[in-house]
Amino acid sequence: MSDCDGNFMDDFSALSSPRIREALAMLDQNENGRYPISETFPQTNVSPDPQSEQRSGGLRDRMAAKLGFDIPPLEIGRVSPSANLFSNPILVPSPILVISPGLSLSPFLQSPNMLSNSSSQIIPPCPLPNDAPPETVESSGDAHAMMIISNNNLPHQPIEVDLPPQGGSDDIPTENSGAPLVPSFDSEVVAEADVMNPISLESGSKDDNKDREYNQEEDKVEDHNVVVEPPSRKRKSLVNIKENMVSNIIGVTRRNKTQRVIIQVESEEDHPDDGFRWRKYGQKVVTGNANPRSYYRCTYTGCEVKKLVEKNVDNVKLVVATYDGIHEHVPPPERKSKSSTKNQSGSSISQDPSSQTLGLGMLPSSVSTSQLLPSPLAPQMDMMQYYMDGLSKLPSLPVNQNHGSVNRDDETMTDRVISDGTEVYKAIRD
DNA sequence: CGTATTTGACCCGCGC
DNA sequence: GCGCGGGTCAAATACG
Repeated sequence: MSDCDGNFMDDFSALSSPRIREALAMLDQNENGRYPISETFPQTNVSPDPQSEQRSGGLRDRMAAKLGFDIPPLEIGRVSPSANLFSNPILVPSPILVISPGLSLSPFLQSPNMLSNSSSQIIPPCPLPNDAPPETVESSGDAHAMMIISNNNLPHQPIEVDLPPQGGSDDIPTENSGAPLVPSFDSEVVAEADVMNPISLESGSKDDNKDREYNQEEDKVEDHNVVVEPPSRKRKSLVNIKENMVSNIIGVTRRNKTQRVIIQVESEEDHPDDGFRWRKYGQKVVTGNANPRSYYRCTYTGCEVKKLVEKNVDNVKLVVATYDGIHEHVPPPERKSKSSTKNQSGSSISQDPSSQTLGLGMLPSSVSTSQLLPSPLAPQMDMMQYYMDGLSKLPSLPVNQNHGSVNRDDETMTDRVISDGTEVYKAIRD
């Protein structure tokens, strides 16, 4: 990629649709040269704001007129429960991004480009100070997922979105390249449960207290979009995710230089499809959850991404999937195999957008998402790309693009804050 | 027959 | 140092 060599627009033009580019251009105009998304809208509280909605509506209309298609209203109604997340002192209000049904989440999982790569573009090639607070990206939605992206223990690192690339670190950092990687990514595993459900924190616990202290301290230096990752060394079970919490969560954390994405999806299936092929290599019942946790490994050659899937202890319809690592490849094409015929049983392959799947990476790179999704969702899909593009300020979109480029830059990820749709709308509006 | 799943055993890190 | 629990391995089994 060319994140750091200044070829943003090259990638952009190659990977983005005109509409998306146009929308991004609008964002650019809005940003006043700085952080159009995250910086412009530090307020991440997702509680419905009538005025905001009204303004957003107007904006939506304008955007619709501008882009030439109807922009569906953001679905934030069900996000409200997640407000608990942000009311918890441990967490700072974070943006919520609604991912509507049918929207592909593969950008987050597949890629380097959507997450890690985005970071590579916004992170100065030089090592960042380790005193930046973790950042969190969260999205929640009526449909499927809420996302949390955080830097474990990383102090706030001002993401210079518009910072001119330096050193051409866009190159995939490899051991040979010696490209500077984001430091301190060997931070401990984040306590996902803490991130995802602060309510579940058990007060009185020594660890929790420590975590809370840590978080509070970190909160002092960050004003938004931050979830302070407690320095927990041991991964905590997700079983504490309560039903009254956000129903859909994606968390992205870092674990020893790998990215961890946590998704909670409402699904009847034990193993919601995400477009990638997985091979189950283990299953275990973990404490606190009668539902066994399944361990999957990406079957793609060379891909070491792992996936843990378990059902919410309180609501079996909620499936929590933890992706450990980032796919360095595009989702495999649909197979005419048994896997593809086992959709109803929760197999790893499902290309049916209407099925209860995450729809992760299911979209052929050469096909517009609009073509694959039910029409009502098509605009949302485009908007998803739009959001993601605007949010990450990425010139490239790994998903639905046929470049098939591989970005192995897991370590350059910044876990950049991604604003929720509301914030994006605000950004657009402004 | 090839591939995927199951499942008990084992390893290892963490907390006490 | 020990026990617990999470994660992984690998042989057996199932399936198409």
